[in-house]
Amino acid sequence: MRVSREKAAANRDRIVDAAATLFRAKGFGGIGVADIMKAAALTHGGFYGHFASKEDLVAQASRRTMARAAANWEGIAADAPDHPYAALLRHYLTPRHRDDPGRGCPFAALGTDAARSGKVVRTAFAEGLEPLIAILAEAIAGGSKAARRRKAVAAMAGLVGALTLARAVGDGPPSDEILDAVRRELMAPAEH
Amino acid sequence: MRVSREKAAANRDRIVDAAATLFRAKGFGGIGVADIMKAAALTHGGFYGHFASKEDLVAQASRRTMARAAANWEGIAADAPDHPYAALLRHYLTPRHRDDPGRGCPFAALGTDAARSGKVVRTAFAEGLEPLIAILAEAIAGGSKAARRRKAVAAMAGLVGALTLARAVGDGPPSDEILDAVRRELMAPAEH
DNA sequence: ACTTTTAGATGATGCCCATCATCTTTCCTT
DNA sequence: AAGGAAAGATGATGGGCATCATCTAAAAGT
Repeated sequence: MRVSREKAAANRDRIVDAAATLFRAKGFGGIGVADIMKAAALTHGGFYGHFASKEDLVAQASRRTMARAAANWEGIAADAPDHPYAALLRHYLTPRHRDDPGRGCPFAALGTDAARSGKVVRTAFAEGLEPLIAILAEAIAGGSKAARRRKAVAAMAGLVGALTLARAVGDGPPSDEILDAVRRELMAPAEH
Repeated sequence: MRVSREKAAANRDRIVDAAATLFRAKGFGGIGVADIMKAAALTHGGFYGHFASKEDLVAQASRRTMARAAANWEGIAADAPDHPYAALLRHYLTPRHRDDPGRGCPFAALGTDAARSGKVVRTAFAEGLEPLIAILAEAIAGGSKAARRRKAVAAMAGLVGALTLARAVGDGPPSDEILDAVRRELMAPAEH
């Protein structure tokens, strides 16, 4: 059956949204086109009317996830104007974030998958990383612009690595220790 | 055809070695049993005489990779007795390491895959992480034991995150910047 | 209103994969 | 020396997957 232009666009949107969640939860290879379509309340047949290939969807979903993450970070920083850096770290390094990859940071959930993907996907990740680093650099107090950027890059790596390690070892005390340790260490220089 | 006990054990060893490399290069789901067996110069049929399942091999290969990494780190630290921490960082954060995941750190290559795996695999990763952190903590100069451990955990996260990000964005200048920034920032506290 | 277009459904197709049954050949034990 | 045991090869099996061809019915355009 056919559907209005707006409805079709909304359907495409739902597909990308479902994919954005499911990819983060299960990996690019861990979820199939049919399941993504089912999550968007459609059947698998219409997929190739919307996307050229699965990789196309992967790239689009990655871009959207990254844009959402940046918007989210902006909001968190704006909500804590006097300590945006600490607010970002606290928000990122939580058991809640660790235990819900489907709604979390795309780099922590899909970083290694992206590394094994084609250039389109890696470009999406590269372009999505830049704003996050910029937000972090903005949130960091003191120092030259270059120093703040360097600190932002290192903080980003620390955040992604912390979540990756915490998830790899599962939940429980050893996993919580990682989140705490990285938060405290990333904060430490700010206290000097 | 049958083969001597020693030869069979050697074959099993080669399977685990091949798997350790191929898994890191392509992910747990990115390589099949048949290809692993072929890389070990065998046919796929004998696989289930050696392993209960693919996940069983995943766990064994993960354990071996982790043990090798720890041994490697010990060696690097021992070779630079007066600056073991710097030596470890320098060794880890290289384009060479970034561009050859099959021979590199299992956490950077398989961290997110491990997070999506069963408990056996996550336990292997949890137990493999501990020695690496201990080596880092040992290599860090100054501070209380607790502070050194905390710094070690944060450094480990920074290393894994740096490689994850660097690989996700591909090679080239932006990727190199990540490696440099994290190295400099992780070294910085040592200069105080 | 009638025709054309097109979104989505149904249902192949062909490939890859994990797992297993069976067979062969050689080792190990007695 | 002989028979049992076991390692590895060969070759299914069954499921999942991406992709596509075809069909349908409703929306857009005239």
